[in-house]
Parts: sequence; C-alpha cells; structure tokens
Amino acid sequence: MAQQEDVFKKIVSHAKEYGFVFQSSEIYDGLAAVYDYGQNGVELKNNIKRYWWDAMTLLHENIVGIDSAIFMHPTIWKASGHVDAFNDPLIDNRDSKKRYRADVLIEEAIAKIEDKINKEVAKARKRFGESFDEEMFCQTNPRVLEHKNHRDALHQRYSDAMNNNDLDELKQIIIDEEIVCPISGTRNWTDVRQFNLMFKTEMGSTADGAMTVYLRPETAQGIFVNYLNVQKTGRMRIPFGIAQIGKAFRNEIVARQFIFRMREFEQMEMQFFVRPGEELKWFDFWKQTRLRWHKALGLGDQKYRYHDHEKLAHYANAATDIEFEMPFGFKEVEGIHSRTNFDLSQHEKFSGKKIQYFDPELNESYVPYVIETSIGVDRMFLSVLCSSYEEQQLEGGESRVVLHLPAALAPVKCAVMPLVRKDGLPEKAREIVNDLKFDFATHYDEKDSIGKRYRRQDAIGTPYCITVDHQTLEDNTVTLRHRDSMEQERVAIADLHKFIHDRVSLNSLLRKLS
RNA sequence: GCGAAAAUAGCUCAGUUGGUAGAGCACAACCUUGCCAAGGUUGGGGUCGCGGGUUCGAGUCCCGUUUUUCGCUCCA
Repeated sequence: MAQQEDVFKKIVSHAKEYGFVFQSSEIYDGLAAVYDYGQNGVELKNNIKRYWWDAMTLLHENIVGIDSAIFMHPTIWKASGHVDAFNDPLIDNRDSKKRYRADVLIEEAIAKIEDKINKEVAKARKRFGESFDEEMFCQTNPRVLEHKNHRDALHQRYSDAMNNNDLDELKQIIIDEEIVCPISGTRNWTDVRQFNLMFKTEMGSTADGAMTVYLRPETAQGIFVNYLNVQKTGRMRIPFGIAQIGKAFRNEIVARQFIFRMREFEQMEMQFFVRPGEELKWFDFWKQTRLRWHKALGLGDQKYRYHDHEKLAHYANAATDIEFEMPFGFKEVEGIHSRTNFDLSQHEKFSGKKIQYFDPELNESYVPYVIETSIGVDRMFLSVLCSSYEEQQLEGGESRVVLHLPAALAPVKCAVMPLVRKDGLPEKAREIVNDLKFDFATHYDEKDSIGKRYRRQDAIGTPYCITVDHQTLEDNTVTLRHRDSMEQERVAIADLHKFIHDRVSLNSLLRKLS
C-alpha cells in the first residue's frame, strides 16, 4: 500500500510535469481542492467526454442530449431535497476526533428507545404466550409507557430543533440524552455546526432585489426540469433517455485525493425514463451496458467491480456503483441509480405543473420512473491516467515512463519527426504533418536525439511516432514506431492515414459496444 | 473542520551547531552526431509557500497563515 501511494504521488507529479493537471491559482498559493487541466489534460478529458457522448447519443436512437444552465431556480433544490439533505448539522467528539451528524446521533438514540420497548414486548409475549394482547400491554405496562413518553418527547423536541434549524438545541439534546461517542465512549462534544454543501451566490445586481441562487450540486435536475420540453419537441416515446455533460459544485467538508474529490467537478449523466414497474429491468440493463463501456477501453477487466448499495438515498429503490481500482484502493467512478419517480413527482408538486407522459400503448398517463447513470469525468480521467502509467525497465539498464493510454483517448495521436535536422528531412516531415493534422492531433518535433523524442512522446501517451529518414526521400516510406512495444515497421506515406485512423479513432472503440 | 506530517529552480532533492543559495534532470541558443533519455560550449530560471517574531545576522529557531499528503465524514 505504501508503495502504491508512492506510485500515486509519482502520477500526480507526472500529471503536472507533462501538462495534464495543475493546481488552481498556483502562483497565489493555490485554491484548495480545485484543479486546472493543462494542454494535454484538456485533450484527454475531451476525448473521454466524446467517447461517452457518442456511446450515449449515437449508439442509442432513443437518447438525446441537452446542455442546461448551471444556475437554476432555487426552488428546484428544495424540490430535489438538496436544501435539506445538504445541510447536515455536524458535531465532533473531542476525544476520538470523530465527526458525526448530530441528527443521526439523535435518531439512533430514538431507535435505542424503540429497541427497549420491543424487548419489553418480546419478554411479555414469551411470558403470556397465546393469550398475549400487545396493544393492551403497551397501553398499560408502566415501563413501556415510560419509554414511549420519553421517545415521543424526544422526537418532538428533535423535530422542532431540526425545523427551526436550532443547532444549540440539537447539542442540548445530545447532552441531555447523555449520548456518548461510540468510539471513545465520552461525552466531550464540540458545538453543532452547519455545513452547507451547496455554493450560494446572488442573482440581481442590486442588493435589495437580489435572489439567492445556487451553483448546481448535480446536473441531473437540469434534465428533470427539461424532461417535458425534450419529450414533446423531440417526439420522444418511453423508454427514452436524456444525456448531459456539465460542471457541478459541492462545498465539500473534506475534498482531497487530487482530482478524485474536487469542489468543482464535471459529470456525465444520463437519465432514462421508463414505465413504472419496469425500472428494475432497465436498472439491470444499464448496469451491464455501462460496465461494457468501461471495459471496452481495455484498462483491465479485473480493475472494475460493482458495489451495490444497501443503504439507499431518499430517492432511490436500487443503486450500484461501478468502482475502479485506483492506487489508493477501489473507488467509485460511476453510480447507477433507480430514482423511482421521486424527482419528477417532486417537481410536479413544487411547480404545480403536470409532468406526466401519456403512454399510447397503455392508453394511460403516468409520471415516468427514472434510471440514472452518473459518471464523474474527473474520476474517469484519473482512472485512465493511473492505469496507463508505467515505469518500465528496459534492456541495458535503461528505463522509461510511458502512458499506455487507449489510443482513442490519447491527447496526441502521432508525432512526426525528421531523423536529422538537415538534408531536406524536416521539410519532408512538415509535408506529412500538413496532411495528417486535419484528421489527427499531430506533433512535430526536431529537437534532440531521436531516442529522447520517442521518450517525450511516451510520457504523454502518443501511440505512434513517424520518423522521416534518408530512405523516405527515395521511396516515400517512413518508420512507424509503436508506443507500447517500441517496435518499428516501414509504412508507405500513402498508407499512413488509413493505418492511423484504424487504430486511433473513436469508431473502433464504439464498434465494440454495439 | 479536527489530528499528524510536509513545503528550497519546471521536476527530484541536498543545504552541517543560525553566517549572503547548490546538484542532477529539464528548458533556450550554437557546434558535433544520428533509430530509443549522446557529447561539448554558453545562457535563462529561486526575495527558500506567505506574514510576523527572536537575533548583529534566519532556508535553518518560535508563532500565525496558506497549500499539499495521510486518518475521521460525505459523495460523482
């Protein structure tokens, strides 16, 4: 593990040194958990996005894309539950240094009282056997009544405190109930503090007329609120999907592990609308389909696994993660959720607009159920980068760092270089660049020895190097050098275009999927 | 946010008991060379993360702060 963390550090350094990822605002000491993509990073990231977008919108005729705004009406976040769910009251135990959600601690205390009641009932049932009247027992047994009163009073006090957002009262409840930290067993608590995970800003240029708006914490809601627009204008029939790629923002309490958890991040989401009752079938379909998309990249099938959720979010009735083996362990890259009709129903309720679909086959209207596939672009980027990175020992005691990027994702597809910088070789190489550059990201390099130039391209994952030598001038062939095997072959200039296209285009990846 | 560790050139790092900042690689120019990180000459680049303090003098000691890494929590 220590060794793997070492590798991770090297990958982070490599990402910076070769223009993939920079710390944001670095010359001003940086901005925590915000990163910028450099000249190679942006290309890799765009290629990942294109692979996803095409796999969604080109391969499925019932999926279309949208691009919704980052600003949305603030009521959307009340409807989605984010205003409540993203306002966790947190409390720290000073002895164990553990942090807890204050509301969860209190709910656990309530559950414990519930347990006590159940135990009393179970005990009594054992004693009285067949003739046991549970209702009567609960209404008369003094111990049960005491627990019940305690529970009801506590519950009332707790919901009042939550509704009034009274943090001091929450702490007082924890003190009064003598709730202890499960780890340290002590009652040495800090104050309860509120962490709002949504970024706020103001819309409207004058202070008094301003409205508080949020930077979206997920892109999904932009799809839900446009669901009817797309369905009607696109004449979409269920089942159908809407795909979107865009930035989202979360004011994470702890944001770390390089670009794995950032405050500003990018999501690729697809919401798939289905008939009620068919959602689990489609959930399964998208589970399979999405894993196939990942595996087609060839990063190694053993690096993926599903992680099915046992505890489900308030909106879901089934959920799984696709996890990828990063240097710091298996981590979630994509989530697939069966969101029921929660979101659309909520928007019906909060907007007062009817958001239903008339199903001509069933001849009835309903609020569709939704399967969501949601993948973090930055996490995908990190998984591609980490699994591609290799420090390779070569014969003769030499070594090289090479990125075995899937060719279709590589920032640069080929580099053209004259073997020497004279005898008309640079001119010939330029000719080749000027032909290839219209179709492929092509580099030209004449600096330093040929070996050094190969290594430079290896470091950014360029799959092919094309070297122009003296023979080229005679017979119009070039040396084509493969990144992974370092092998070379002789290829006619006239065949270059097809040769490269067959190996680096997204097409070849997409064809594996259909 | 709490606790621990770290921050010196683009990268990796050295810098002794406090005495005016170094190496390798990388970068730029030129010469030589030419199929897997070649050699030579020359050059550019650091107010040692930032701000205070102690001291005749701070990269070095003390305090604060920012960022990064690791653990706790949440998630894509």
